[in-house]
Amino acid sequence: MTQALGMPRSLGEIYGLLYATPQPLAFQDIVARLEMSKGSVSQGLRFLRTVGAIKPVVLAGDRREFFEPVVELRQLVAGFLRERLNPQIEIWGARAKALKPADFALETLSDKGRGTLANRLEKLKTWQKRAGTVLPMVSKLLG
Amino acid sequence: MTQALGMPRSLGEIYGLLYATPQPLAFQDIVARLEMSKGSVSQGLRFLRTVGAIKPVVLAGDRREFFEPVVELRQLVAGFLRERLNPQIEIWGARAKALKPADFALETLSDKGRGTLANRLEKLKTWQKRAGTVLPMVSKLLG
DNA sequence: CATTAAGTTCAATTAAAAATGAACTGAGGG
DNA sequence: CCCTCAGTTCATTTTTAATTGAACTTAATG
Repeated sequence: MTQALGMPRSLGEIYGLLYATPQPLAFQDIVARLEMSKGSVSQGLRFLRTVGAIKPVVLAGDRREFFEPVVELRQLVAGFLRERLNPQIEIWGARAKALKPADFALETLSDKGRGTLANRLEKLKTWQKRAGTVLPMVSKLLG
Repeated sequence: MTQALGMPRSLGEIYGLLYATPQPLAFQDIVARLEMSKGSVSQGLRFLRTVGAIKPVVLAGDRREFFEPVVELRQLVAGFLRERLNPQIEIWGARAKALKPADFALETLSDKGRGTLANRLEKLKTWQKRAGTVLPMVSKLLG
């Protein structure tokens, strides 16, 4: 699944291990169990944390940090939308807004062509608005 | 956007060119305009077609096939969900169903651990069902 | 404070994905 | 029928992304 959404496989492996393990695991446990480099695990955990797919657990009397999976689908999806999709939509929307009809070679076009382009330019701008309202709804639908 | 969703940049370029051009374009137009190889354009167009992001247009008296963009966000999203996400969810769901408690080293676990695992295993199965009902709703929301 | 264990960073390497391009197929047109 | 044009296929190359690993921080411990 992570790969289908354009994220590294290692993320899926780490999350999967945490999911399949009833106790929280420490950094080193993951490195050992997945035979993965510390670097990958470090970056993987960081991303999973920012996305809200895992949560840190402190165990008394242990210096290490432990992790357990967030098992609510709603939160996983919300995190993905927030951290991955939304930023791109922002960028995309900003660019769409900056586009002016003059950015196209309008002089060379028929009236009909100009109309079509103007239409599409408008549509582009509504897309972003629509995304902005729909994405939060999706998160809620899964709650 | 296409890259954020784990698809090649070239797809975005082709769709973008079609979107920014009021007339339908032929295969060769795209190759020329994007300075892209025939191979890439061929594969790109094929994917965009299966996803329903473009539609073929036949112009009378011209042997070539022309394309124009599908500009309805709803259809674009629906196509992505159908062609990219759903297949993965199917696979994932099938695997989840095939998992048995015995696939985990249950003997080595406390009762609490066993309970947690059984819970998660159940949850995994509900995820797929939920996805199956929510994805179509998403498509409709955008309509 | 020195030491050691825990985790991070990032340049270099490796692996994966995408783009290329040449050889191929197949449909019209002459 | 043969030739040309339109597009496809796929092995190779190129590009991009992910992984590694060694050097570096940071913080707890004796």
